[in-house]
Amino acid sequence: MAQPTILLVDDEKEIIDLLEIYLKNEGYRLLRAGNGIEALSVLQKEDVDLIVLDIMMPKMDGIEACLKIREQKHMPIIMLSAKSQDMDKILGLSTGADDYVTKPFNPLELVARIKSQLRRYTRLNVQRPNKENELEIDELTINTATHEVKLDGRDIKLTPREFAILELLARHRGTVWSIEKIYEAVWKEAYFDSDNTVMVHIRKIREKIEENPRKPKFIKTVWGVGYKVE
Amino acid sequence: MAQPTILLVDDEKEIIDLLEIYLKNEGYRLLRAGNGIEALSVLQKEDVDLIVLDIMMPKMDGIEACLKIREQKHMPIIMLSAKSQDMDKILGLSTGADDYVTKPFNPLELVARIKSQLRRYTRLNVQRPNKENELEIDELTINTATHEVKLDGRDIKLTPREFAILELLARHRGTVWSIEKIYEAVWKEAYFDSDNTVMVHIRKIREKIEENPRKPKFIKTVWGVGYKVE
DNA sequence: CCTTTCCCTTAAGAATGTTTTAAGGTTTTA
DNA sequence: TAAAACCTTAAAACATTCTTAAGGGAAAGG
Repeated sequence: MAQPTILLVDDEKEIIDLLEIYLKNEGYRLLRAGNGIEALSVLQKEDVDLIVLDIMMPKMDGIEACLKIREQKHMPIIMLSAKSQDMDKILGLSTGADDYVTKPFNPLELVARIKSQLRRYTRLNVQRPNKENELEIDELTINTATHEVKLDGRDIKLTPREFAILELLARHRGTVWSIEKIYEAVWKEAYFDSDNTVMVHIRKIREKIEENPRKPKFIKTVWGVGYKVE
Repeated sequence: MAQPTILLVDDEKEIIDLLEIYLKNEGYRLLRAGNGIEALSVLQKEDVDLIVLDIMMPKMDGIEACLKIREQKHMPIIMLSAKSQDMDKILGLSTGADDYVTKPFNPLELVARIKSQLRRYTRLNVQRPNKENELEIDELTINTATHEVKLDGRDIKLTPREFAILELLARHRGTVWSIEKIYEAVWKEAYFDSDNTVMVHIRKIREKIEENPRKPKFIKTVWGVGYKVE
């Protein structure tokens, strides 16, 4: 990441202008958007490394925008907000924001947070997605647009559910997903206990992508917690 | 923060000596450094709550030091300076100092500023209980999101109960937890005496994270009371 | 519209990992 | 030096995860 790209999303021009001064100074490339819809369209076209998102925006609310972004891409999101109550909401609803700063804020504090998030993400994502819609995990390539999965260049055929689970875990590399969370994210319905369908799917995926399903390299189980892709 | 720790950074010994008298009197724990490089090395080792930093120092300039500190850690910085022009610099764009005082200064004024900064920061920190979900204790890192524990970068595998106990103690650094309290917090049920299961778990954790479980560095035994992480 | 194929779910036993129990040992305190 | 508090160990009990196979259902193909 020679020159990381940061997308600033805020409807108040003054705030973006102020941040631009500080961030340009740090050598970042900057993109701007006035609302969530604009932000999403910028993300379609550009390769962005981190997003600073204001929670109070017209058209699409910041929280909603955050969720949409999280669905598509894996990158650090730092939220801005005037009210500290909003922050409870962010934390409570678990929107997927990685950090937040309350207004009025010290621009340098935000710069520090940005640096810290970028450090953290490069550490987690040693191999970052090179193309839009592609997730790479070592020699495994997941194309979210074409639903193709390749291992060492060879085609792997996954069923829709299998693909959805793998994509979910790959998008959020490093975080552990419980069986319940996986079920709800993929099936989009409430999970009832004592149902090992997720487990069976995990097993099927492992059969297809792991050399030795008993010693999985891609999908690891975290005992008593869930599964993750490192 | 029972006894906040303050790091004084100045190349003029007399000034530090003077400040020490006033600040000790207020019940602060004091650390000193003669320049920015020293200051950074102290920060590596010690848990510091606030820094008083002179802008005119040999080796590493105060402003530079301030930026470096900001990169690494998040704590209040109060700058000292002889020249009022320096202050324009500090305020203008810069360093992320939270407050400043020009020399010659009234020590009592500095004390007041320190108090005010500590108040402000503890308030901010309450709102942000676990930034990034990471707890750090020296070279031990506990990530509550990924359920990962790292010691010197190496992965440590803890079982769910072990993790819960360590997290509990690490979250409340310095406070002693009785076996009964630990049991109730982790198991979420009433504790019946004459049951050494918590003890066995503590032992297992120590086996995994301590160099010498008999001389534990992280989880200390407080005789007749319980356990704590310092 | 019927057949075939593929996908999803269920269930039960096996394998693996974790927690508790209990007995004996060690350290600290008085 | 005795009593109390804490530590250690290993095996039994318990839980979770894995694996397999079979049946039902949906989509694709004739």
